[in-house]
Amino acid sequence: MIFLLLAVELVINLFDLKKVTILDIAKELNITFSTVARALNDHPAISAATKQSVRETAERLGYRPNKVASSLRSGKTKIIGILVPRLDVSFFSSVVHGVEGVMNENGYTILLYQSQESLKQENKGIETFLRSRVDGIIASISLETEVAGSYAEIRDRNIPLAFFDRVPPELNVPSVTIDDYRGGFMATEHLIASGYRRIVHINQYRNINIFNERLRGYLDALERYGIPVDERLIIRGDFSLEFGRQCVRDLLAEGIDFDAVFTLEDFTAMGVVQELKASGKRIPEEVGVVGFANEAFTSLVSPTISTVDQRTVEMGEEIARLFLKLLKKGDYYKHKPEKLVLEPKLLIRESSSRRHFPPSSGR
Amino acid sequence: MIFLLLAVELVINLFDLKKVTILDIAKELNITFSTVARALNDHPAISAATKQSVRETAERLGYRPNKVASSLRSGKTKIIGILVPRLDVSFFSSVVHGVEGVMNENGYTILLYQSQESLKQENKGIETFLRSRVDGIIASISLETEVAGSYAEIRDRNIPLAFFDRVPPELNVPSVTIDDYRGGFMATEHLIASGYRRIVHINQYRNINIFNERLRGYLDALERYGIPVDERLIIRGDFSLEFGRQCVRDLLAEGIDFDAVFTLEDFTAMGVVQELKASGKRIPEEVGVVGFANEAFTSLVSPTISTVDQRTVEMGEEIARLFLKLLKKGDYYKHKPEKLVLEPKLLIRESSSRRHFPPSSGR
DNA sequence: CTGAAAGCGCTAACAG
DNA sequence: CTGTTAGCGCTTTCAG
Repeated sequence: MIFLLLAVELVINLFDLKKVTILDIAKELNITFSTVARALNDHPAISAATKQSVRETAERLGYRPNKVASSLRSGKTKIIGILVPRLDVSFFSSVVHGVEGVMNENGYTILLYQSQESLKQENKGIETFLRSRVDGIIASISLETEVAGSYAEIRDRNIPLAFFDRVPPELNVPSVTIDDYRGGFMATEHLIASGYRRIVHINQYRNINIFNERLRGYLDALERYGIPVDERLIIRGDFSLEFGRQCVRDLLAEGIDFDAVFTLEDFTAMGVVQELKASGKRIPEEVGVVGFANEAFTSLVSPTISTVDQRTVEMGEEIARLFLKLLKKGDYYKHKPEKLVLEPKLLIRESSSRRHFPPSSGR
Repeated sequence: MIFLLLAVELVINLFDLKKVTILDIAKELNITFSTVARALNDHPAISAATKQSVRETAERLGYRPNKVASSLRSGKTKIIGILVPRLDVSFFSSVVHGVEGVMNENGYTILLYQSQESLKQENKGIETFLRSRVDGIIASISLETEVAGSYAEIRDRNIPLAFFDRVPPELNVPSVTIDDYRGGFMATEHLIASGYRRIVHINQYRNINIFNERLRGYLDALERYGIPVDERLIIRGDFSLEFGRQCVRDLLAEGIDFDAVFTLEDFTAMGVVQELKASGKRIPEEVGVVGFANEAFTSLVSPTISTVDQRTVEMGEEIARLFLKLLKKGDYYKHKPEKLVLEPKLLIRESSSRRHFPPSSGR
């Protein structure tokens, strides 16, 4: 008989495993479910004994608090939406890695969405986040996003919003970026200091703020050291390894004189290096190269490629921390938005390590 | 007067923007909220006219369906939990990229959790997913997970669960993996075919199935071609670039004869290449090298490194598709679990491209 | 074709 | 210290 009862209970348990609620715990202990709720939430006005027994039976019955229900009631989901262009780009996956780590320590979970660099997908992502009632949104805009349409609505709904790296221009919201201007300046200054004078800059054709800033840094560094700007040395295209190769081929074919190349990002720099090597140019003796992003391969290829590190994981951690501060305040849009700008790190490697010319000495 | 009314309405709208419900739409149209609900869900028994007007006022009022409420009621969240060791490893971020893409197309959103290779974090992630009432879980286990404890509970609760790449040994659940045995075999066979005979294999010390399989492939290839196994050529450690260098230093210091190295993964192979170059060994003439994973840098360094491609994005897409099939069935654990095994791709590059010795010709 | 009503599992105000 | 009660916003029967 006792065996039969046990067996029945076991079956019931297995069957109902996924629907154990605080009411079930309450019934077991002959108390009301609100007491159970309070005990589980460690409410101060509950006796230690009650808390203990509640926790035990919760454990025994395999109770899992239903976040959906508590979210509906409390209006807080403890979920943060993260919208990135794409996760198979190491820059973004590193940042998300950093964000998730910090958010997770603070009890938040990450809802992930990729815009695939498309404006339409981006808006779909925001719509999804809004419907999911996320407690906040962290985003980096797609290349297509020139005007931040859907983001305005997030602010109107008073949902915390912050950006990293790619920030929409007109929107006045918190953000974490690196100082792309400084990055461009440092890279160019370093090339000048190493004695290079005819410095090519490969940028891209879209009107993206961070990319324009790198260009501006390049231009200002030239000006600062009295080097004339030659428009033929400023090339715009769509960044890729192949485009880097193409640029070098074109420069050589057109007989344009140059002794260094500073590229928008590392894959382009890699293409430049490959094509220079193929053309018998010595790096860094004849041509210096500096990339941008500190992709893993830049320290492994030969010559190792000088580049500008964007401090990706830190960026993720900082945006998460900034965000947690935001969440504590009630009115996110009443305060002046905090804009954190990280200093990039210039990594000087073989591709630009020529003998030193002090910048002040001029030509 | 009319101006005042408009102003008041505007203020109210802005203020209530985030709390527009189906009830508000219903009031506007003098119908009941259940009609509104049906209209929004495109229920067949609602007139086209009603649907039209409901949709228009929904749009006008800035209505956003509350997924939290519908999830609570329907018991479905349309959210899939993804648990990966860490997102700053390109393998995992690529897979997640693939998964998100397919899931997103099918109306699911991704809740992301990183175990950071820790068993404790892994269990926290599962707990979070359970509490969030995700509709399913896709995971790749941490290196610490030798026994799949928490995963069993997921199955007991009849929540769809599937693994990719790192699959817990005892659990009989659906999975997508690549054929690591084949990968190990192909890499070794290729080295043998290229005339290498004293082939070192660098593996690692933990008892991880996929890594053991690569070793098994290595051993079987040797046996198949009648090459004796030399235990001194099988090295175990913790994989890293530095460990690869260390292994080569040790081999050379101990005067162990070898002419090729097949490593568990690419960073170790990179270390091997670096140290071989530093020791003046010619690659591939004196020593051949093959890695595993097809990291971006392997095709960019010199010599380019032969490796085994794991088809990461495909793996993500396949696991997502397999999962969608699972979700359609009611009883996920009644059927025999589908285990998809992808064929790895051997990529022969410079580091192992020596003159060809037909495998059958022997030594 | 539309309305009425119940309830998903929890939080929190109010009452003892 | 514990119980009562009223929803959160939606889905889904059951009636018309």
